[in-house]
Amino acid sequence: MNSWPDPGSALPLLWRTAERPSRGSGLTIGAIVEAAVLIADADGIGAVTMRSVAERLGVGTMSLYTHVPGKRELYALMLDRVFADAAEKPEGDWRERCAAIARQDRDRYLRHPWLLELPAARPAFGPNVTAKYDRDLAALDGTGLTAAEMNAAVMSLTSFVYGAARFQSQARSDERDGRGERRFWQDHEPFMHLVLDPERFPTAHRVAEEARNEGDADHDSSFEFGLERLLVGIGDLIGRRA
Amino acid sequence: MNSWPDPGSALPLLWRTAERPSRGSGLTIGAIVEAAVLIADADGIGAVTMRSVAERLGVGTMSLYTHVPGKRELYALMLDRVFADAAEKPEGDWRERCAAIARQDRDRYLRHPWLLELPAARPAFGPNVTAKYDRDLAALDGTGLTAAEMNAAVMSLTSFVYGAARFQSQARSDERDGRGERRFWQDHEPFMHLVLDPERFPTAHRVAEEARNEGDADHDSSFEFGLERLLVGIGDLIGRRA
DNA sequence: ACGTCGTACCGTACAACATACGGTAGAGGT
DNA sequence: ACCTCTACCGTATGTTGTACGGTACGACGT
Repeated sequence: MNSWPDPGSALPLLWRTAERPSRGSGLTIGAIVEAAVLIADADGIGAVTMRSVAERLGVGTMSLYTHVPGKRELYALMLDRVFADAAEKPEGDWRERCAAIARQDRDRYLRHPWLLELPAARPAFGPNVTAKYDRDLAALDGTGLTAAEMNAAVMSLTSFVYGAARFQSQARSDERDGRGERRFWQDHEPFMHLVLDPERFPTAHRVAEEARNEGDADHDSSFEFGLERLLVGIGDLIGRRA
Repeated sequence: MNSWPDPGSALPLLWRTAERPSRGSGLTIGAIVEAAVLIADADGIGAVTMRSVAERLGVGTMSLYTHVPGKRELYALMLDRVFADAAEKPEGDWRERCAAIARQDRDRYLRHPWLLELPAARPAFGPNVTAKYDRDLAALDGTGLTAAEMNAAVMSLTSFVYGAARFQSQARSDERDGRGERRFWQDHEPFMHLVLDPERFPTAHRVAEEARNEGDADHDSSFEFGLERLLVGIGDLIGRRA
């Protein structure tokens, strides 16, 4: 259940080349996808069931299947839909462009955390996904990198952003559900003599002590730290090409 | 359903401070976790059901609940179990240590792809998870970074590795299921005039052309590319501290 | 205006899931 | 020999995606 549908079944829907007409109910692909996205934003991807989507549209469950072959195709449509915000190209030099894209991607993941539950790689090239891919590559255009290097650099940034967003998003939803940092350490209390054993785990013990005094870095600054390091590393390669 | 159990319910199991005795069936926490891991390795996390685990152990489904409060706790136990390979510390300078850890983490994700479906952040500090955290920090010890910087650097590497592994793992399982690269582009064929439209998506069009001639970079070299860039970036910071 | 047909829409049914609940039988203590 | 505790399990419930077989409505030919 955790893979994309065949592009063959998703692409005609993504590009709307096989849209079925609506009769009296106003049911269209667009309406179904919109309802699904709203539900997912509000209550998570787990709340997106064929029943819940149909109910929100005031329609029988099985009616959805007239317009969408199944749930996987609905997921593919939802993904392409929320990438609509990646239309216009960012300004500045390659570094600013990459940073802007990374931050926008991170923000999109935080706005639609269910994106992180979907398969990560190779979604079908719908209109908005294609536009985003084009924009990502354009950010590195004119740097003297080869096509393969551009692809690898985009992939590296994408991987980092994906991972970082996943950690931050989970922390955020944990916090919302009362399973936050405080609760986490409270529950650990009876086991801290095992976890912070200075014999067994000396570095963790010491760093935990020091971090307690320094104050913890939050996810935002941790993201900026990693993004900065990665861009410095890519800049090093670009500099060596010139 | 997609969150960790309360650490309060997982920790006694993780540290085996509340193990129930087995009667005639040989049922223990360890046996249950081992069976679950084997099923997940073979057929994915989706195949790990209370029924399938019980069946593999020759035991009634509900008997598992004597030893494990629920499925979430089982997930937490599975995670800690496969981190047992992170015991010994890697050799070399900080750079080699970090690279070795990153590669080992990536390999673990590829060996146990279901790890990527579990929540990413803040698993309960079981014995092996704690050991891994200690080892990660130790890799950056003696570099002159502050505790907060060490944490951020570990987090950055972890995020990148997690994301990269997620992409690579999905590509691998897609390939295994006959949904590989070849099939992907075959299915796209009827839509390539839309996807590679040089008017709408000029950079994607050009890079796709060039990459066709250069040959595609695989996931392994893409991983090494990103790891190298990230380590160069971290090295830049360390150099500035000295 | 009327008959006919394609299909948008939907009610019911089924298999798979986690797990609540209430037993049962067998091991260990006295 | 008897009692008690609990490891083990059968059954039942609510939820999921979706297969299957209708039904009734919009459009079109005459």
